[in-house]
Amino acid sequence: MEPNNELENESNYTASNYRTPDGAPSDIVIFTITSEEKAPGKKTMPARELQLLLIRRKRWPFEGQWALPGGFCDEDESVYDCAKRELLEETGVADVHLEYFNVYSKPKRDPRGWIISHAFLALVNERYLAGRRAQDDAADVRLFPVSEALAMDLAFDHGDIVRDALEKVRVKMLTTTIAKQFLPAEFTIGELYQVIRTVVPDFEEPNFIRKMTSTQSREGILEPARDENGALKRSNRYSQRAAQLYRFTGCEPKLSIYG
Amino acid sequence: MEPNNELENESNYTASNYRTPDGAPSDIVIFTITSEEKAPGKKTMPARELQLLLIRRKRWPFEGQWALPGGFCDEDESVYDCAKRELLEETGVADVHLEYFNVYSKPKRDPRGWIISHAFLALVNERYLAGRRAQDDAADVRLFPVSEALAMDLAFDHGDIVRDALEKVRVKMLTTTIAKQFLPAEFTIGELYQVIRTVVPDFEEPNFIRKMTSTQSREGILEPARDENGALKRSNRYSQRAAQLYRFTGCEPKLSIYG
DNA sequence: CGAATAGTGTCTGTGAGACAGTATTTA
DNA sequence: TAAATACTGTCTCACAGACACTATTCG
Repeated sequence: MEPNNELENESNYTASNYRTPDGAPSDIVIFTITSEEKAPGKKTMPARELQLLLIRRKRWPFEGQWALPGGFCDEDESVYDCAKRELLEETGVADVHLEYFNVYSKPKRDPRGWIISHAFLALVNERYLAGRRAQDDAADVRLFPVSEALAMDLAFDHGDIVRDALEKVRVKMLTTTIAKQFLPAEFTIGELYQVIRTVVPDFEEPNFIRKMTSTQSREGILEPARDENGALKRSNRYSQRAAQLYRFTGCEPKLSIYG
Repeated sequence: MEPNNELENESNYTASNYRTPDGAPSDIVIFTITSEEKAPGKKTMPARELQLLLIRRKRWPFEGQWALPGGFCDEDESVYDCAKRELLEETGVADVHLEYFNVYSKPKRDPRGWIISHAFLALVNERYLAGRRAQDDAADVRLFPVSEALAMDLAFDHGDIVRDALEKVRVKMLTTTIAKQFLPAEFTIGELYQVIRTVVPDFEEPNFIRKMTSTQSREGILEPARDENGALKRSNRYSQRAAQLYRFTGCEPKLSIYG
């Protein structure tokens, strides 16, 4: 358990003679779903796309290459707090879904030395990134469609991190209610379906409405939205015929392969 | 992204003036299921219990207290390789299920300094720990029932780590086929049920046999064991009436809350 | 009217769940 | 023969899946 015998007791604990890490950054894969009106002015469902935020490095190593936002951890903060701080600094947003998912510690992964990186994924509703988008292509901070990001040659092992993050968010999209991160508090079944499909293109459920609305089959994940008088709330922001609005109930189902 | 401006380019990269971590250990929560014959000589199902392995610390800090096995990572290995190495050193076993699950980085969690710990969980079949058990209570390495371990005052934040690991292994027990780590290659439905219940006491399925054997309902997670001639294999090691043996097929089901 | 989205009617099959009953071997 | 484990028969109900059909509003 001990790195050396110098650490045998408190009195002779000075500094380790052993090699210690040169840094422990938190890196963040920030996902968002952009939506764009296909036919402006017409009531039609928007085109949605899963995007992630990258920054262009200003310094050695990998100067000029795109990388994940992130930064080094301080002694007086946890890696989670570090990620939260960096997220605020990079994107100006707080109070978004932020979740640790893996550590990257392969030797020589960083030419600056022995650096162990902690990877987080953040799910940010596009409305929080509104200001950011204006800068667009010219800037050193920019959103990329995931398909595009996967094909890029990113700094460090950030390509691996992005792939792992994508895999993770796809699994969680189907097994938890994180879809809510990309939706308003009240939404239609059609919107929910579109969001799921944006993240997990393989997810195909004809009759999705039927399944989500049939009695207690979905174990009460969703509930119809109602106004103060208890009347059902409907919306026609994306459709001709008004659609029932739903909200997540807050209960997370427990999944099992055995029953 | 940079900790300081000293790192601006390769030529003037020497050593950081900034504080860097004092160590990055891997700690391992080693679970096993012990089984003990209730009535020796009688053909009856054994009593099973979920246990985990702890070591008693020989040095400051937390001298004399029980802690998770683990050790400091070297620069030329990943945290996973470090965990694997420590697992071999502590228990003498290799080729067991070993899985990273979380990082612990709360400031001041370790009185020796700024130490970020990477926690793994290992699932070890009790037959691999056979030698270890002989030493038993007197030794500095010993198995504890999880209920007992949870009530102990462990070194560092290892109590938190154990709780998180238990939560994790319970979820995975129901959503993946890791039950196979605690079972022989061929087993009866009764054994499988017992193993699941040992890890997740809340799991109650009267009619478990029915569910697991009814047509393709379990999507082919299990298949009946057959000998060279294709005849079904049965066992009566734990029962009077011989029971059908099964094996995991290797296919992991994909779960979804949406359909 | 046609396009676009939202839903419903209806049928078929199959699994979940309950629970009592039967089967096989051992002490 | 009683105990212990391993199944099986049978019934009911609900949902999954398919797919065509209706509903509502916009341009």
